[in-house]
Amino acid sequence: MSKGRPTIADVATRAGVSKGAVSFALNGRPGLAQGTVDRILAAADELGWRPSNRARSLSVSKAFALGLVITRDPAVLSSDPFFPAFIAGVESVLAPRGQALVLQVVTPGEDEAAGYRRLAQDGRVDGVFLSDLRHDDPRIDLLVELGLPAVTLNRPDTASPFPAVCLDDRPGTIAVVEHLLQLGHRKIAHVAGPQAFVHATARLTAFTSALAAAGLEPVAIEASDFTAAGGTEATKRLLALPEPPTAIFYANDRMAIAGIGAAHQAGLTVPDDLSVAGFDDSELAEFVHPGLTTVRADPFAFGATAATTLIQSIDGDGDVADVELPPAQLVVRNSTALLEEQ
Amino acid sequence: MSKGRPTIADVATRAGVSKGAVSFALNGRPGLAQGTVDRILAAADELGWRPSNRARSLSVSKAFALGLVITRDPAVLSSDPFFPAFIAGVESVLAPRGQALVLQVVTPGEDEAAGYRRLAQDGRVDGVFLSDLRHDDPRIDLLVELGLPAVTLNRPDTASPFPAVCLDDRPGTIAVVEHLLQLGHRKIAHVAGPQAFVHATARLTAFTSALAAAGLEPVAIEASDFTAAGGTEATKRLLALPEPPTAIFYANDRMAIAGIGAAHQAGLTVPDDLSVAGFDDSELAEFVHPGLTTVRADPFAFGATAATTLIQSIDGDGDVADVELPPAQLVVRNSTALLEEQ
DNA sequence: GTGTGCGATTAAACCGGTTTAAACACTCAG
DNA sequence: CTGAGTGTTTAAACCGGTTTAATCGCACAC
Repeated sequence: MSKGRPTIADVATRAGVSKGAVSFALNGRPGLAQGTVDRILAAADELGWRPSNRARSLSVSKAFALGLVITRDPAVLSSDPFFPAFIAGVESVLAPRGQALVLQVVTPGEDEAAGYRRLAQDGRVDGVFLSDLRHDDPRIDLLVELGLPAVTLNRPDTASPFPAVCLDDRPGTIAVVEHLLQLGHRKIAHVAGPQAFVHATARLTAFTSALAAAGLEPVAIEASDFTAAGGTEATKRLLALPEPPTAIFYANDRMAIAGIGAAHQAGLTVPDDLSVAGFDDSELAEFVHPGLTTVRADPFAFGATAATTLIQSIDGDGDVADVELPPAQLVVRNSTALLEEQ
Repeated sequence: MSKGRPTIADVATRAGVSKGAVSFALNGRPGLAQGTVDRILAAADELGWRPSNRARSLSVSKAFALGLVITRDPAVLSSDPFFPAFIAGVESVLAPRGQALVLQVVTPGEDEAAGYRRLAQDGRVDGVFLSDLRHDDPRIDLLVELGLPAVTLNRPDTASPFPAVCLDDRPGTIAVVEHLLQLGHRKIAHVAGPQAFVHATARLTAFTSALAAAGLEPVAIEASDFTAAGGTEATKRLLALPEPPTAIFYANDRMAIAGIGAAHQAGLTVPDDLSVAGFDDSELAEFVHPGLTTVRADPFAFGATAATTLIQSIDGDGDVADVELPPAQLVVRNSTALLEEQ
């Protein structure tokens, strides 16, 4: 009778061999006669047997799963274009390998370390993605202490035992600045993300150095937080300046789109009175009015690459090399225009 | 010496009892003397012992995890405001209970059923969330066949063995229509989502019946796909109509925001020439220009409720009752205005 | 004819918990 | 003094795989 799922023992009796032989055949271990292997595989097939992940997990001490801890306010997370695509990219690598992705969302106020601790102590995952990397990120030491393999998204500033998968934000940022300069803008401001994040500072420093290369200084730098509300506030402050910018480069699209709204609210027209550029090329960038000039990264590829790198670093013995992804590309739309002489 | 993590055997020898006793003490089983329980718990504490999830999973045949399969194109998923907040809500329930969330992203073209099959056959999860519920959703039969508990997000039209957690879209939709009517609009169109989804048809039918209650008919219904690109296209078609609408209700914010862009592109001003309303109250809705009138749901609460319901249905013996969430609320902003007489 | 070597196979231990049935200690009634 | 009854505790089986050490069969050399 069908007494639940078939086990390895069922396959063994059916094929007339021992449990161990079935295990060998399944895992392609040498030492079995080809005929026996075929017979076992056939028996397994007929029974529709698939090895139990739980049993395998216990005996080989692996979870066959990777973990992602997202430290983000739910409301803010909702409109983050990065993670969903990143996760899809991770999945594209994990699914064919029979691995799973375990997610953990932590609200910024809570104990972020607890998230990683739980993942590690429960043995839920074999490794984790370290996203939203910060300067002197305390999570690196934490993971070392927990003995949990990891891959960092972007390169930490201190030496790290983990491989890094990097997407250089500088070329895209520089392209934006050069684009604005070509349009005649000289008074350019930047609305930055929280400087604790390495990608936020990367964009900021690339911005200032690109301006410096043209012998210019930023008219203003507004510290913000990557949210639409933050973008609105920062924009208001910039427009209230005695000498307001003629162009603003935002560290992400959300702030940029909110910035366009704030500019309109202030009676300005984009791009006639103010040029605006963002970063991410999120879905809406193309469809808002005016179409947003921005920088297109590839979070899907980011996720896929990070997953393969992490798996290598878990399975492989030797050290895994860092990976550099192709840089993000400038996408010019209608939110940036020639500076009109006044 | 520290030979890896302590096991239940270590705790047992330390407390001077058997493995079984430790297990009893941990799980609060009756039959142990109080003193013994205290001694065991103390020993466990000193050793910093936490029971291995893997071992527990194997012996009790539970995964202590729930699954979510998202069938969505990565590019589209990126700007979906629902899932991130929903997931955060799920986590808020799972984390304190020591449960985990296993995610699976399936590209629409791929075999969606395979996603659920893998989750079930690998024994990764104890139950799944059935999101983006469709009419005559084939996944219900699939899950029955797989013997995997589930909770449906929204109520299926055919009888289902699974509890449903529902968020009624009709009150919010009706509120939008009444709001537009009060503003004097009579020529109102709807840009709908794919009618395979129950929430898409719910919004559409509520829209038409609310109009019918006022003795009106929709000036047009445009079938679309919840994407910004789709919203743009639908809007263009509506504005090209011989008798174009004076107000458009979109089935989600993304299409609405794209619709505002398309209207501007066509030389119209929102809300002067065209009123626009969306659905979701995504983060950007408040900050685009003009601020988007929309309907605010609470995906975080949705996730939290769905998780508790699913856990109940897994643990509990009896049937679990369906849950009805408080309906979404109309949020009036500046994208809707009094119809100007021409 | 015996020993050696090798490929194929298996029995049994192991991973770290849970659970069942049996054993144990102790009290109290007959 | 015996036996039943009660409250504690434990030994051992079990979950379903992997892995190691031992065994088996057989050809071959000496």
